[in-house]
Amino acid sequence: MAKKLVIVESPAKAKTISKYLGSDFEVLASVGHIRDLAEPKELPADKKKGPLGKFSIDVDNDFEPFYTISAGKSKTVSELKSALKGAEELYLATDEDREGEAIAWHLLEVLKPKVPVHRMVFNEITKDAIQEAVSNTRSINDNLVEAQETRRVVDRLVGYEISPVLWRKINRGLSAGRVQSPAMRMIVERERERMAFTEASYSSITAQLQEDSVEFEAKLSSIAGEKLAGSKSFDESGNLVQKVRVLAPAEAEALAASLVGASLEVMSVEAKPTTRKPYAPFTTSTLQQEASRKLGMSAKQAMDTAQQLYQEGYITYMRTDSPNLSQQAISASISAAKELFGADSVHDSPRLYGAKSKNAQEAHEAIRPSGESFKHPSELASLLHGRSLALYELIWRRTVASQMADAKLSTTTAKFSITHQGEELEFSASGTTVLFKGFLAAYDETSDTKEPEAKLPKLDVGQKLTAKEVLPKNHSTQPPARYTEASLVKALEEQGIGRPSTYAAIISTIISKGYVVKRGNALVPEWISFTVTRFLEQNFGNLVDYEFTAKMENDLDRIALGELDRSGWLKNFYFGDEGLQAVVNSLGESDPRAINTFELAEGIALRTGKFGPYLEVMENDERRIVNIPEALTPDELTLKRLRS
DNA sequence: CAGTGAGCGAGCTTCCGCTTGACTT
Repeated sequence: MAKKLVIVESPAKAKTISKYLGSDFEVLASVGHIRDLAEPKELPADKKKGPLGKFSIDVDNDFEPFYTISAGKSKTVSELKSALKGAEELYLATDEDREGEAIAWHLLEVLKPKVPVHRMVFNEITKDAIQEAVSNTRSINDNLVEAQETRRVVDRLVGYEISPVLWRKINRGLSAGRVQSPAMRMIVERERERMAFTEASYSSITAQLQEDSVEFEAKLSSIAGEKLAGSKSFDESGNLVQKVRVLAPAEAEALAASLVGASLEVMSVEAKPTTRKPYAPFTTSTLQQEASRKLGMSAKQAMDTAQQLYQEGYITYMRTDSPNLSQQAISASISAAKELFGADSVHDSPRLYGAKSKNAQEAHEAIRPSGESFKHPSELASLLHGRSLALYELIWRRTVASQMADAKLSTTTAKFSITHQGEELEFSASGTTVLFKGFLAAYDETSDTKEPEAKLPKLDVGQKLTAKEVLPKNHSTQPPARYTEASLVKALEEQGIGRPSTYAAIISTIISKGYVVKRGNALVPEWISFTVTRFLEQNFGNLVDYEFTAKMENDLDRIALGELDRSGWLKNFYFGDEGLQAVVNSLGESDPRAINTFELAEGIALRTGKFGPYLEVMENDERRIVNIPEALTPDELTLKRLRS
């Protein structure tokens, strides 16, 4: 009979840990949070009318929260309660981060244990680490719990204070939040840049050369000492930002034609050695990015597939912000690399990686194959298939590569010259060769890009080559690309907005609220998000500021250290002179027409009314209403406008 | 008398982060 009850967050983790602890211990899972702020509409009738009614937080009484057992969690809670009845000790082994500490505290509050309680923490799941953790327990860190509660309260205050403002001023059902609103704003800002972008055109000339049966291309780089324009020569308004020569299409065509059969002399050949380091092992964010780039998976698909691999015991936990590997994982990577790629493929000392995100909490390891020695993907070919196998292999490769040697490359640049029609023309060609593969043997970044890296033949200064073919090409500068799921997750992580468990959910939120649509891989803002973003920028600049979360995190850290007081901080945030409540109260009457109107161009305004978007066009002092299909997106409308 | 309309009150929408498994497509 088990005498000691251990509670962790994840059932899969419970199963593993149970093996390491023996029959004295019963290991159960809380399955995430068990309690949360009540929904105001579900408050008991007497509380609904009182100060709790708006937020389930008593803002006048030190922001005292009103918690309830989360929907669907009463069964888990009663199972935990009955397990506790037979136990002599309780170990709270939730994750060692802010949320985990809070879960432990909520468990205490709900279970009210009468036996000794220990807070047990570990950040890798190995027999040694677990046994060490069970004999080195501490007590709950109340400051850390307060920091979590502050985070939770801020999110409720922001979301439930500002969303109703949007209902009143713009349209029913809209939402705003600390995380979703900056995410939406990023997408809107990118679209604004695209709408304002003016393309510039320029032409280039490429000569096809051959030596030693190696064909390669050389590009015209300058004419009479003047450099030719490239994509970086123009700004977003299409203006030149460098002193360069811009070839017009006709000019390029004539010049190219006259160069066919010309003889180019090699002026210089320079080889530059470069090294490349392997990438850090996967975190949630980088896994989502690479699963998208290499396997074409959405953030949700990547997470669902990883979850399945985790639950079946193939990989470690998939929601993590730490790229750190345990000692055991480092050894496993090194031995896999040595066995498959040779002893010299391994870096001479273990490589350590630190989190790059400023708000990382690092409660878990990096995402890697589980176990003390990694199963090669081919061993799992009969057990896994399709997406699962592909994702496992990606994780396996990334992990093994992270302990391998730098790749050594050499980039050779050759310059050619010719005097043509009285002017000195310079061409240049470059090629890269891999001198030593190193980690590239396991994780080749370039293998999936379409064009293989160009190679150059051996060339000597003074040597002359004949241009067999000379081709002109017209180019135009491109507006900044729209965010994809993967690039948005990357940007959010860089700003410290959102957490590994929510990256995929943030995207679903702004899509399901109708703010953003996915077209192919691109995230495209709907008109309503222009309106909402502009409104938030004007009235709640603080909230949509990308720095907001980072600043909040800073203060939460100080609360966790006991340097700052929870209720004082919240009081200032909500009741301060420039606090949330003051801002909302000072909004006053605003012209709903103005808020809903987005000036597209002189005399053409877009309005996002309750019945969908439409255009108001002023023609000869007459107002004309033009309905537009809701599916239409900003850039399409711009094009359409130009056509009509 | 029947139809209209002003005025009022009630109910609905909403946040982020931690988990999995039960749903539907």
